[in-house]
Amino acid sequence: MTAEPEKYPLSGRFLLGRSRYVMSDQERGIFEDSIEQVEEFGPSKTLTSRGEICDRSSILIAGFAVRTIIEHGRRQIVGIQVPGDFMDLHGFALKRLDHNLVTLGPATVGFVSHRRLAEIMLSQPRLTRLFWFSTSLDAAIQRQWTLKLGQLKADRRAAHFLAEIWHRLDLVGLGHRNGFRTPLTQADLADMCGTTPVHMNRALRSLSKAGIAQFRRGNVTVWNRKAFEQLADFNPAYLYGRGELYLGSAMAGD
Amino acid sequence: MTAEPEKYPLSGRFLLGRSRYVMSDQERGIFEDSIEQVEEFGPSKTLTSRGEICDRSSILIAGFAVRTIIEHGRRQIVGIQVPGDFMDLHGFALKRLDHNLVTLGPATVGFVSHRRLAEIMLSQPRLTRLFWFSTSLDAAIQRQWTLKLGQLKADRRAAHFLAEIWHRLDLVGLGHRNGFRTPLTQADLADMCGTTPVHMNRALRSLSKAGIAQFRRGNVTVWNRKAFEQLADFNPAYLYGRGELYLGSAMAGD
DNA sequence: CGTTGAATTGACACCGTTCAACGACAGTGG
DNA sequence: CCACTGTCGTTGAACGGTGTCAATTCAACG
Repeated sequence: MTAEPEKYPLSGRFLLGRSRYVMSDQERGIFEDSIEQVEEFGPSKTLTSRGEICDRSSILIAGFAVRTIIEHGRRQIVGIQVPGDFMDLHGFALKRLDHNLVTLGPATVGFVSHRRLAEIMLSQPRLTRLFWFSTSLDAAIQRQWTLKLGQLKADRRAAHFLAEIWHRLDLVGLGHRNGFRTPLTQADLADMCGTTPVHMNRALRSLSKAGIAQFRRGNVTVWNRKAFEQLADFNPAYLYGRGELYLGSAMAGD
Repeated sequence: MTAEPEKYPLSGRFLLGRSRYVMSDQERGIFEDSIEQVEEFGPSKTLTSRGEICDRSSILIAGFAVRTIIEHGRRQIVGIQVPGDFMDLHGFALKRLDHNLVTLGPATVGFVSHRRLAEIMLSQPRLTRLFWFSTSLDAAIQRQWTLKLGQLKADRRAAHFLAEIWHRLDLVGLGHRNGFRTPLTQADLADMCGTTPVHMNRALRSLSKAGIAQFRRGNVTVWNRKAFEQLADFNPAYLYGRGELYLGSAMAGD
């Protein structure tokens, strides 16, 4: 395991495991220094609200957060963030976000002002490109969510989202062998999968009855990872770690 | 209507209607000159395949294209492109795409090499930011697809996607009063909505029986736009034209 | 006028929603 | 230590949305 998180406690997990774009020490140093403020939040703290003007972006240092959109009283989770995610970097370009950003459990968050990002854009083209890559990666994940919501039934959707979270934790050095722990509830999972808590409960039950995985108050235990990922139709390529879409560690300049 | 498309026949519709970032004449000129090659394609021409290394990005000048992902023989349409869309700009960062890019009907496409884009990144920070905005906008659209797939039933999903396409055509100056024309089939719509052609047929039938809109071989006629967009749960804010999320035409620098 | 792809229809099984109620568990304060 | 409390999870039954298979009609075009 790489030592980035120890050397750079705030930014060390950013793009970790995404070998496409390895960050130089100098770049990590610049990024680390750009994090002007760090705060700890409790559960369900809204970091950014839909429509609010934002003049800084936030990186998740520890914990989990979700992107939510609420319409007609119904909440949809359109994204989940794990440590190392530069969560609302796209706010730098969009200025107002179309969704909310909410902590799930307790979370530590670092902030970078858009003024600072604008400076980086002028002086650090390679770092800029890394940032751009990061938002493109988020978009690739979003496409995958679209795909899975379109194609899978509720039980396999749930398996997919859980498999993704697990893999993303792996990438940033936070994975465990037999599963992982999140502050997710079954109701949260339902809001990710676009189904109801009742049905999500039955879906999870079918996973455990099949001897594949168990979900208990946020504790995910996977008994058979292969069967689990197969059922989930999970292929990690879209996360752009090492794999099919991997290209090598050089900056593929052109 | 703005005259951009006449002055800049290749790039003139790029970000048109997105007043957040108005492009200067100089910037449009640079972009227009960067389009080194223009080609016309017939229907169902694959422009880029999943996993293929790409060293150029393509802008849609005329016609329609879709992003597709095929898994286990089933096709999901994860995005649709209208004229003016810089379709695989994210390929500049990702280098290999996780999806295919396919023309729908006949289409005219312009190509910009990644070498050229890398030069622009070094010399044109503002234009770079416009490009970044463009990919962030794609991501916002993708989030909306996630949302609607999660929350709506098939008939309303279809209405939403059609409402979106109509509005995007409006933004780039290609809208009509009572509807629009696309090369979409009911089967394509089904692949967007994550349902079957049979069910999509019934969903569209229910729209026309309700006196709201009609879909006939790609010809969309909307009898009651207000009822249509209400049924679709369509709020164009996420397209970042003028509206709730709009901020003004100045480059919000920081 | 026959061919082809697209759209349409019916019957039936299954997935998912809804409503309503109950059970399990962790944290709190007496 | 126990009772209380609220959140989370679990269950059943009725109903409506969606998938599937198979057959048919329709529109466009050479």
